Amino acid sequence: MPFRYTSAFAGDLEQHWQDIWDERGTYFAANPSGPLTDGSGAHATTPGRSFFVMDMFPYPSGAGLHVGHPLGYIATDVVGRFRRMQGDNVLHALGYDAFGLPAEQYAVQTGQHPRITTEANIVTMRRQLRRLGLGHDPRRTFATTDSDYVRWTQWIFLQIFNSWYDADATRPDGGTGRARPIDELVDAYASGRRALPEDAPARTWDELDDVARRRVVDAQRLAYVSDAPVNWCPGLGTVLANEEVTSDGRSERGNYPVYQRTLRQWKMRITAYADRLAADLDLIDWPEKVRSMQRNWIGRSEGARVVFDVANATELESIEVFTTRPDTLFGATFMVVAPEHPLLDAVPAAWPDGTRSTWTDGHASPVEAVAAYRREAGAKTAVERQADAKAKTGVFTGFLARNPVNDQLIPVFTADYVLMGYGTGAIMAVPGGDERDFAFAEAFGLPVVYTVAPPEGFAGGAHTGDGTTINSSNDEISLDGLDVDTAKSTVIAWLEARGAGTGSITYRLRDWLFSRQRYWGEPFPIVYDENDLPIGLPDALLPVDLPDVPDYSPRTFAPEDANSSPEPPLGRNEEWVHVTLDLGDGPKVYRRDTNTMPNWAGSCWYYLRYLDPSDSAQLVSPELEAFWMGPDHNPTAGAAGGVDLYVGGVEHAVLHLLYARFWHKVLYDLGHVTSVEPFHTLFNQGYIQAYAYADARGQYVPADEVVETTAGDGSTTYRWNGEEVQREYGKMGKSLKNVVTPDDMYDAYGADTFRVYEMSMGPLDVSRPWDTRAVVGSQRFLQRLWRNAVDEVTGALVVSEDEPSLETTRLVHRTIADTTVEMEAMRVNTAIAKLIVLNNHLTSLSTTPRAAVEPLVLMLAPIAPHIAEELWARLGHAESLVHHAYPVADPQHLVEDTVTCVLQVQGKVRGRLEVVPGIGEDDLRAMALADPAVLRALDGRGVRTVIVRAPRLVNVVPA
RNA sequence: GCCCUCGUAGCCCAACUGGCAGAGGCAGCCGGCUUAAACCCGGCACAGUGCGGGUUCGAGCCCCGCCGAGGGCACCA
Repeated sequence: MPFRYTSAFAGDLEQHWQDIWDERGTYFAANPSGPLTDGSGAHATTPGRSFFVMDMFPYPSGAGLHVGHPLGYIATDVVGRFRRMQGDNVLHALGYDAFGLPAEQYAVQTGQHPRITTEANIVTMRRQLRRLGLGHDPRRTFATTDSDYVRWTQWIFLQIFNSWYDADATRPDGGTGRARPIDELVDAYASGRRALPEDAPARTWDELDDVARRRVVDAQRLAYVSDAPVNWCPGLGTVLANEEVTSDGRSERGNYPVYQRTLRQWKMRITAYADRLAADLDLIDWPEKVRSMQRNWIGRSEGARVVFDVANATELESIEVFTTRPDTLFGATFMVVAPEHPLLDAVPAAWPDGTRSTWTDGHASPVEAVAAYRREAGAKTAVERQADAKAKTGVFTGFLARNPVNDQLIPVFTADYVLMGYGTGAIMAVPGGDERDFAFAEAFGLPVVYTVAPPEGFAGGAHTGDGTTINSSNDEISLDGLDVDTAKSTVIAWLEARGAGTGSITYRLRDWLFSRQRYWGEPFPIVYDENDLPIGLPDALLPVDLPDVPDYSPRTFAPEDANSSPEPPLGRNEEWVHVTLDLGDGPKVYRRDTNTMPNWAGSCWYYLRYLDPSDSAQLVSPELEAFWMGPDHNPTAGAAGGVDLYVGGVEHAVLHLLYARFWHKVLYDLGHVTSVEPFHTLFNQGYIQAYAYADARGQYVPADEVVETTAGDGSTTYRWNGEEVQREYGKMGKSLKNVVTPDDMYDAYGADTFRVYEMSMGPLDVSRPWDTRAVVGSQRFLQRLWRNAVDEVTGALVVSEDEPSLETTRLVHRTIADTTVEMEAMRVNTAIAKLIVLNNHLTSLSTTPRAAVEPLVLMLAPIAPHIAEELWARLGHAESLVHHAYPVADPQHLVEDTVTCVLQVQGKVRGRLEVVPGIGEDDLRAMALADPAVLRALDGRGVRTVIVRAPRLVNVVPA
C-alpha cells in the first residue's frame, strides 16, 4: 500500500512541507515597517492584531534533546498557529542562550574553544527542532554569543552604568522613582540643587577634586563596583549572585560550598526597584505560584526604624533597629546586633555594673568577649550556622541602650541570629512577642514582658498572635487597649514626633552581584584609569569581543578552599588587558575589566531582539516595540504591555524572570521601551518525566528493554533479561538509561504523531510520565484521518461531494465550537479528544463528506501541520492553510432536537426524559411529577419542593 | 516549622457556575479481516473520585481535619 500513512511516508511529506514553508517564507512575521515583511513582501497593516508568543530561551546543550524538551515549543507553536488562523499577526521565533558554564566545562575537558562547541550544538539543535515543523520566523533567530548581539548587551550595561535612581522623580506612568542619566546627577550636584551624600569628603561640589567627584557619582550608579561580602564558590572558580545560592549555602549549579568573602565586584542596584518589582506583579497575568515566589524573594516588610541611644558609648551614640512590630516596643528588654555590626569596632573596656556571669562567656572584658565571638561567627559557614539555628549563641557587648518609650537601660548583645545584611543589622529584642528573642532570653536569663494580651490558657513562651495591647504606656502615650495595627500606627506617630523613629519598609532582596570570573560570557565594556576608577567605553568601541587567551577554563579550586581568590581567565591576555585609548584626554593606557557578565545578561533582553533582529542603529525601534509589546497593543495586552504569551519551566521563577523585569524597568525609565513589564502572560509547562529501572546492585538497565508483567493479584513486576528490576520515577537522563529522543520519534512515527502525542498526554501545566508504547494511539488517529480522505493503494481522494447527514453536520459544528473554546484556553489535550470523536464518526461512514473533512483538517492544522497541509492540498487547495481562517461554527447546527433530562429524587438519579431543548419549567415539573420512576421513588411521600433546571435536570425533594 | 499545588478505572487523563462520574488515548478481553501474524475494523469490561466529617434538594467540585505526592520559603526582626 504505497499511500499508507506510515512513519516513512509521514517523514517524507513532513520534510517536503518544511522545505516549502521555508521557500515561501510562510512563517515570516510582518513588521509594520522596515526590512521584515511577510512571505509575500507586505508589511503589517492591522494594528491591534499583533500577537507575540515566546519560549524560554534554550541553552544549546551538547547532550542533545530528549522528548521532554520540545513540549513547550510544540505548545507555543500550536498556540501561534491557532492565533494565525484566527487572523492574528503572530511573531514567533527562537534564539539561543549560548553563553554559560556547560560549554566552558566541555572546553576544559576537550580543549576545544567554547565557541566551536556552542556553534556545533546550535546546528544540531536547529536540525532537531526544524524537523518538528515549528512555525518560527527564521529571519529572527540569533545567539547571545553573536558579536552584534553582545554589542547591545554591553550597550544596555552602559545604560545602567550611566544611570542613577532618583527616588523622588515622577515616571511617565505617574509613579514615583525612576532611573535617570548620571549626567543629570552631576548637574544637580554641580549646581547645588542636590546636596552631596553625607559620607562625601567635602560639603560642596567645588571643594571636591575630579577623583573625589567621580567616587561620589560612581557610588550612585545602578551598576557599580563595590567591596562587599559576596558569595565565593571555589569549586566553580567564580562569585555568584544570591539567587544562585541555595538556602543551605551551596551553588545551585554543581552543588559546591559557597563562602562569604569580601571582594571587589560589580553589582546592579536591583534593590532600588524592589517596590516596583513587587507592586507590578499585580499588573501581569502570571501563575500565582510564580508571583508568590517573587514576592517572597523580594520580601517586603512594613515596619519602623527606631533609634536607641547608647548610654555608655565610646564612639557611636545610637543604634538604629528595624522592626515590623513597633507596637511591642514596651516589651523590648534587650537588643542584639549582628557580629559584623560597626558598633562592635569599639566596645567598653570593662563590664558595666550588673553584668551577669552568664553573659560574658567567661571573658574578662567586653573587648575580649566580642572579639572572640566575632572570630567564632566569622569562621562558621552558612551550613553550620543553619545547623545551629535552634541553639542561640551570643555575648554581651558591654553596651547599655535606652529604650525610647520608657527610658529603661537594656543590655546590647551580639549574636549571629541577627544578620548584618537585613534591615539595619540590629534588632530590639522582644522575647514576649518573638520566638527567636524568647529562645535567646531563656538562654541568657533576660526578662520577658508581654505587650499583647495572651489568649486564655496561654502556655508560655512568645506570644506572636493578635490581641489587645497591654503594659504599654508612659507619661505621653498609651497603647493599652489598642489592637496591633492601631498600636503600630500610634507609636510610629509618637516616635516620628520625637525624632526617635520613623515608619519604614525593608526588603529581603539584595543587590545583584553581576560579575563572574569565567571566560564564556560578555566582557564588561569598562576600562580603569590610573585612579582605578571605572570608565564606560563609548558606543563606537562596542562590542568588546572576547580575547583569545592561552587557557579559557576558569581557575577552580578545591571546593572547600575558602581562602582562595577568583582569577578571571580574561586576565591571562596581557595585550588585551592593557589598551591604549583616546577617551578625550588624549591617548592613554587603560586597564580593561577582566570579569564577564553572568549568563542571565543575554536573556534579560532577548525578547526585544526578536522584534528588530538586525538593527545596528538602536536597541529596538520604538515603533516596533510599541507595535508588538506596547501597552494595549492588542485587546488583551493590558496597560503594562509585554510579550503576549511566554512559556517555560518554573525553574526560572526568581532568577531570569526577576532580572529581566529589572532590566526592562530600567529601559522603561530611560525611555527605550513603552511597556512597563516584559512578559504579560506567563505559562509554566509541566515536565515530561520517565521511569528508570535499576537492578539489584543499583545499576540502571536500558528502560526500553524492560518487560512488564502483571500477576493474577494485580501486582506488577519488571524484568530485564529475566532478572527482576526496580522501577523509579524521575528525570530522563543518559545515566538513567531511559532517554528517548525526538529523533527516535521522528523515525518511528513522524513529527506530527509526536506532536499529537505530546499535546494529548494531559494539560500543559502538569508533569507526566513518558510512555513510548502509548504513542501508537496518536498515530492511529492520524492514520484513520488519512484513510478517511485518501485511498491507501491508489492515493486517490476518496471524499464525497454530497451533503453530509444532519447528524454529521451537527457533529462538525459542535466540534468546531468546542475546539475553539479548548484551543483558546490552551487545553490542547481536550481539543484533540474532540477531533478524535469527529474523526471516529467519519470512519463509521461509507464515504467521507468533503464538508466534514475540510473543517477537520483545518482544526487539526495547528497541532499536526504537515499532514493537514498535505490533505488540504490533496483536497484541491492551492494555498497553504497556515493562514486560512479557523472554521466557525454555525449556531443553527449547534441546537439539538432533544436533550436528556435527568430526574432526581432527593438528589439521586431515578429516571430520564427526552425533552425538547426549549421546554418550559412548568411543563418539565409536571412531566417529572408524573413520571412513574419518580413516583416509585417517592413511595407515597409528599413533595416538599421541586428544583427545576430546564431542560437538563429536575430534582424532587420529598417532604 | 510555614506557605502553595495536586490525589478520579491497571496507566495517562475528561467532567462548564455545585446538577447523569466518562470525552479521548494506552494496556486488557471478545469477535471480524488474514493461509497466518502484524496492521486494521467492530464490540466489551473496568472506578464511585486518598480518608473522616460538614454545608446543600444535590458535592469529584465548597468548608474543616487527617493521609499521601510534588514544589517553594525557612534565625529576614
